[in-house]
Amino acid sequence: MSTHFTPINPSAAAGTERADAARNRRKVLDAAARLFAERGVTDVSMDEIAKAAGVGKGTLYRRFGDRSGLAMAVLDSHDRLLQHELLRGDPPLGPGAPPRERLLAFTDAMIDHVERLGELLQAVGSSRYRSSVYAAYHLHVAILLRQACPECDAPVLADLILAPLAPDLYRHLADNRGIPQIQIAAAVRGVVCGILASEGSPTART
Amino acid sequence: MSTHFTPINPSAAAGTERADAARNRRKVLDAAARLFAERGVTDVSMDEIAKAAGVGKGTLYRRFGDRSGLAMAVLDSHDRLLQHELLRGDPPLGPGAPPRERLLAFTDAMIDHVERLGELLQAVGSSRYRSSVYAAYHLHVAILLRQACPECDAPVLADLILAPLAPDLYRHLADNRGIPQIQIAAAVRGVVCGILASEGSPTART
DNA sequence: TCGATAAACGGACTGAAGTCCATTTGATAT
DNA sequence: ATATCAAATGGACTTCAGTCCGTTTATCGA
Repeated sequence: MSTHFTPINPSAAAGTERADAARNRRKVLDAAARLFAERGVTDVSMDEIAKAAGVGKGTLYRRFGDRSGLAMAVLDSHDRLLQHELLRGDPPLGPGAPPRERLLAFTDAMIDHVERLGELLQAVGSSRYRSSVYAAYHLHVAILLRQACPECDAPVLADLILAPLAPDLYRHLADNRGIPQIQIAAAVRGVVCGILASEGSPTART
Repeated sequence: MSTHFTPINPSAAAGTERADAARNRRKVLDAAARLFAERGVTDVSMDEIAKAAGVGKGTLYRRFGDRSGLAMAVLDSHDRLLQHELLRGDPPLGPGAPPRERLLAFTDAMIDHVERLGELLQAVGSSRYRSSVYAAYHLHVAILLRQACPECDAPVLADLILAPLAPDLYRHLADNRGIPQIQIAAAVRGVVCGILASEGSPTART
């Protein structure tokens, strides 16, 4: 019943991280990124990553919680980049363009993101929904939706817009059904337009 | 290089299944359904199921391939029921109603389905997309879409309509965000209406 | 510089998923 | 009825994710 340490992620969040801890974090992230790139995410075991990083397995788990957490951490830099584009980049992705254009630019960008990083995103799995990264994308979409149609249920619609970009579905469409990225992007744009067009107008409220 | 047996599912598909095999299939399915119901899907191990069914682990895996396959098999009867409603049930779910009404009835029914069976569906995971069950739902939606808007990209839009009904997302909305089923259903209806309203009309073709 | 102490470390350990294969058994042909 | 053999069986075995805990070390106050 004592003052326990922060269990999962004591890390960079608070800025205070012991020097050795920070060093090991980097070693693990670098090793993981390299191995994932070399041999595919699914074919690398946690032991291998620990070994390659020159670190014990306990360290790896203390730092990242589980496999999903490690995958998220490896994705982090990519997500930051995209977030930066959304908040400070040029229109239509960044601020300045009308919300509708920004939403369409966002889905396109997100599809690119999934196309490039799908394997890693799949490794994250459903804990993604509880991540702050997902929350950030969700917030972005919800704000744009509210601007574009003040009447609509923005918080829930935001999730529904993000849903088609789920890595599992995307990989299925791309890999198993052979549908090209452009066609998927076009369909998603169609859905977004549909939502914007119908919400607030005299459509069915069965 | 000899004539190998059907690896995963030699089963009921071809109708020819040895008597003992059929008996064991039932024993396993019954035991699994019971244990899942009693203690929650995620808290039951494959060994326990095999033990409870009075069957070796090898048998269980030969029959169902993996955990995901077993979950699908347990879901099978529920899916058959829903499929039956779609094909032969009363309107608006079954034939007879206009496609738009049928689509809306379908998403409502599907949300019910996920609400009741979400835990099992989550155990199926992403192999669901490769299942014949998913293919059937997909076909149903695609056909209705084509009827409702001949111009639209029905095959892809069908996946996008099914996406918000992904069990992981639904459970997140319901459990973590506390959004009631009715609100989710309403939002999904909104999306479907949007798609039907915008496709074929002079909307953006960026 | 030197303890004191909370945090970090690493690797042995546990438990569950999925594979393998020597043995048994149900179906079919004679 | 019985021989034959593909199919089915079961449990030991392997692999991997994740936990536990005794040991080491960075930090900080004196």
